[in-house]
Amino acid sequence: MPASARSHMSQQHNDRSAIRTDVPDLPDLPDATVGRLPEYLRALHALADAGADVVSSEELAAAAGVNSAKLRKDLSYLRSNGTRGVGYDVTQLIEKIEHVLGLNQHRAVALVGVGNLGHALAGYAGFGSRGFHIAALFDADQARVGEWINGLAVRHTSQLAEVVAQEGISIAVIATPAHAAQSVADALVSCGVTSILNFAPCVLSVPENVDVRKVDLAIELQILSFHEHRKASLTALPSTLPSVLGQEAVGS
Amino acid sequence: MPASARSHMSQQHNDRSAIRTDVPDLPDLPDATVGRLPEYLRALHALADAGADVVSSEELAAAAGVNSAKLRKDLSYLRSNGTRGVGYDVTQLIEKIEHVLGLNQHRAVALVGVGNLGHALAGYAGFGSRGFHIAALFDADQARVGEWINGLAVRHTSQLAEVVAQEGISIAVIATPAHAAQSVADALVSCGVTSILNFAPCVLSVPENVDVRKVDLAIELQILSFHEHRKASLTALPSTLPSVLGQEAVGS
DNA sequence: CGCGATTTGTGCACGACTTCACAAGCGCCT
DNA sequence: AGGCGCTTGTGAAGTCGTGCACAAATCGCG
Repeated sequence: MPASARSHMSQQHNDRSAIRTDVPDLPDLPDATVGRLPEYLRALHALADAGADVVSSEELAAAAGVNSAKLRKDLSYLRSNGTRGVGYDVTQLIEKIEHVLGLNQHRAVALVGVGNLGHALAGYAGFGSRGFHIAALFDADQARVGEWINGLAVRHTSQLAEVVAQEGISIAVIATPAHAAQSVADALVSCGVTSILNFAPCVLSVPENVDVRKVDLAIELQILSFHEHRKASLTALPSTLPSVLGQEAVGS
Repeated sequence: MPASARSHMSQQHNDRSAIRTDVPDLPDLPDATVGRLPEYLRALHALADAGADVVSSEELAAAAGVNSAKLRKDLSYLRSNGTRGVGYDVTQLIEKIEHVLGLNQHRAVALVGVGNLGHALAGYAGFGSRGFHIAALFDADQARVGEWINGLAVRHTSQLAEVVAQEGISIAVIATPAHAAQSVADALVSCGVTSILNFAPCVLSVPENVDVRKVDLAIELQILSFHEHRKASLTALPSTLPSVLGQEAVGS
């Protein structure tokens, strides 16, 4: 849902003047599709670990929690090479998706703000296995600088430019308090960072060539709260209460 | 994006047979709107703290990072009472949104999985100020049981049913490893929990009356990686590089 | 008291995404 | 070789969401 994402797609409709990628010419994926590819990828890895060689769109869709038609359409954007009557080759599909997402190279990520949340993120093992590694930690608080987390030293934010350049970092995670987030973002942008994952509960202003995605825990809870509220209202006078009927997968 | 959310809306088109809420009859908000209300709320609180009494849709939209027409349309669903020529009354609007989201009552939340991430979430102060408080912590690991975090003791998951009933919990957060998430979800559901925020990288199967929202850090990064990949391809032969032109707010 | 400036609320058209339904293709079995 | 069952890939219809553009409403001021 990043509004920023739209800008890229809109400005090159169909002119294939700028094709000289190793990628066979990515055919302008819809935003919604890009948002689901990682989910497919995760499901595929799980299937591969379980020893599957091929999957049908039906199976994979179930594993990823989506409609199978949607899945097929999504994959068709990648010049998908499933074979009719059989399904998709798991390892081949994994490679294709990883390629499209640019996950071949392990991308270096900077993490700014080593508070409660930042600390946890720094220690999160899941990154490495999914195409990323945290290459540097920063904090504005001198008291935290020098601390070692998971084999990485916390540096002061004043060293940001230097380290980002040195490590070739283009993606950063902001896990600072809200009031510090904008200035951190500005600093990151001026260092050449072009993608930001923001955990601070605030809106960031960035140049249009920079992508921002936001994760706000309180917002997620508030959305759930709404549905909870709604459900509470409806159960006030239930005609037939369908307490525990069907187990049914719901998507992300 | 929660596929589960759709089910509620679809089954009551326009029959207002079941209106007896304290809410003047919530007029079936679109999903997309519900997803933005919390953002508006946060922006409004910020404005209120800054001493604003009224806001125009333009101002508030900017603060929330959205289009002003969209904002107005969203608010119109809430029987919005802005005054033309003036704007919206800040405190009044805050109360209305909080009411619609069901945030009047501080909702009790259970947190399952006190590992790296769970620990951070338990210590996150932002919840309390946003309408929630964590009422109980659980972990399956006996070694962690008994630990005190932020004034709350970690309990063993076997006590889940008991505590959830006692505290009147209907929302839970899953911060366990992926392999444990489904069984935790099952346990939560059978305790009566009807909303789950899932941080584990996996798809959960739940009955259709249960809402699940998912947050996956690796997925967010992979989406950014895609855009990064894309940008790298485009900058290969740039006509004019618009490095730092306009600062421009981008949305959630 | 009326006028102009301002801002909300919304009809409408457009675009994006989803879903259905089915033709096209592939492999297996006889 | 041919037919049959299965699964992909995709046209087309339907649904949802967005954003423009403007009428309606309110305030302040002369």
